[in-house]
Amino acid sequence: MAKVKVYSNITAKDASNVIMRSLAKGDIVIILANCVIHYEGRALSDIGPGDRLVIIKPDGTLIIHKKIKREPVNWQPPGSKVHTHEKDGRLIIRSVRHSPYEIIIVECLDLYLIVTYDAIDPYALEISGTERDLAEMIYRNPNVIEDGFKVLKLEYQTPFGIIDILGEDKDGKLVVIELKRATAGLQSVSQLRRYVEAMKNMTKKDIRGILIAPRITESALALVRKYGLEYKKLEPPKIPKTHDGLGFKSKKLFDFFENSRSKNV
Amino acid sequence: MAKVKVYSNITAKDASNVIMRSLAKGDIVIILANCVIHYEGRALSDIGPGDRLVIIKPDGTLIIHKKIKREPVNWQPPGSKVHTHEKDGRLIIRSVRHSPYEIIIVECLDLYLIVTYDAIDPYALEISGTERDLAEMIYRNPNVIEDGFKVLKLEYQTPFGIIDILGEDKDGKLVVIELKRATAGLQSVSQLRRYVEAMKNMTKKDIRGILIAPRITESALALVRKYGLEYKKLEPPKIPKTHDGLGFKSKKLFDFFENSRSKNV
DNA sequence: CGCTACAGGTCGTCC
DNA sequence: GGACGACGTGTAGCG
Repeated sequence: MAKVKVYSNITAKDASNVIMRSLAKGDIVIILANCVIHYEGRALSDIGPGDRLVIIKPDGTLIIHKKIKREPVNWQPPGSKVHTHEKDGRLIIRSVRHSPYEIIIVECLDLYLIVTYDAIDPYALEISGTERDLAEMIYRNPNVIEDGFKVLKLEYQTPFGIIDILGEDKDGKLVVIELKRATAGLQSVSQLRRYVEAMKNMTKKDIRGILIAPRITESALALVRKYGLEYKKLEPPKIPKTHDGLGFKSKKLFDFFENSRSKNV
Repeated sequence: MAKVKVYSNITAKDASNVIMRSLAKGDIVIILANCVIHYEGRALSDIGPGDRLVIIKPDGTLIIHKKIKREPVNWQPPGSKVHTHEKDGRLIIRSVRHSPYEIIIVECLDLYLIVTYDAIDPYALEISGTERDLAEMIYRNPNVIEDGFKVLKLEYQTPFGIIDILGEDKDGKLVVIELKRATAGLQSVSQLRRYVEAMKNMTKKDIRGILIAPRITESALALVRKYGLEYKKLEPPKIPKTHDGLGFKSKKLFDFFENSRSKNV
């Protein structure tokens, strides 16, 4: 079987058959067509006729692109059920999602091309420079926060949110740390404040809160000071991961934390 | 000129020429290939060989899809500069973004198909059920908030963020309203609190804060009460917009507000 | 399945 | 260009 098949000058009826069969086989289906699109679900949208690129993945994903922008004009997430049929000589693509109920109806006024693609893609993306990488760096060397800092718990759950790092300073005072991989804004400060308040409520002690980020906006820094919090500049490390066969990220460090889980602080 | 052209069994050299020429013409280019991808910029990523779908749009957008998921495995936003070339008989796609500097290098180990697409797509998406629709509904009928409620200002800027709706209740007390089109969570409450505190600071008066959303999580509601805020259940309306020629959303109502702008409350 | 927070988020808007 | 917040955000992780 060929990896790629191309169908041009195809009837709506044949197109429908090709699409349903290819998806059942596990192919990606690519459709170039002039179409109108109706969407109804969390919101409601319509768009008039235009030439668009329709992608249907074997996991149920539906993506419809205009000729500009990174974001699709309409879509359906993985797990959606797609069905095609012919109506008045036109190809209709219908995709339904449950929970929440959402439906897309694509009516193809002009069908330019259909391509089916038997893609094999075993590797996973290896990415570095995330918030997790920043957390791992701090775990390995807590001194990057400040001299004598100790990590007590990663992802500590409070009634009002999850603290990135709960630790204590050299004087044994509790420290709540909020990490940002990029610029920290007002929202990051509000988040940290919420956790600090939660911990104060629970422990009835004074708590330090430190916002860690490579940059912070002016007003966010002003708010940090207003709330009596602290800011420390720190960059997430970008280190190429070693490919371990199929590219699954090592979770050894965090697995260790999973096994030593404790709510006691 | 045909709207769609398909190239199979093409050399890397020819592929490179076709791609560059088609993009210059304003076409969308679709590439089916086995490739490895390197990305470096805000983060850093690599992925080993696999069959992927590469889309290059004439606005500079680059999108690379695996066979599952709605999100691309790698991408470059509009405005990026793409360049292709042949190296050791392989097609190399290189896309560079400035500010922030980011680069993607796609090395095609096996080139299955190239499609160029001269798409014409004049219509814009008409969408309803957004937060703005909720705001418009409240502006038209402030009583949906509560009896005697008056809107003073939409998008009121404080030093620590932008209030969705600033209004006053029947007793003339200032009311800060935060809108959510879907479920309100802890973050929404923190946001509202931040605005209320900002207004208290500025006016030295007591201020009411109301979170408006169709639903709220349990802990968010608990936090609303802890902070002395209020929650009111309200759904954003979903009304099909009338197509006004090219589908641009009417901004009449908000334009009115633009012209009556004032910082005085 | 609900809740929480991250994301190379992207995108629009205002300053 | 930076800051701010919405988004049909999507996605992962955890209870």
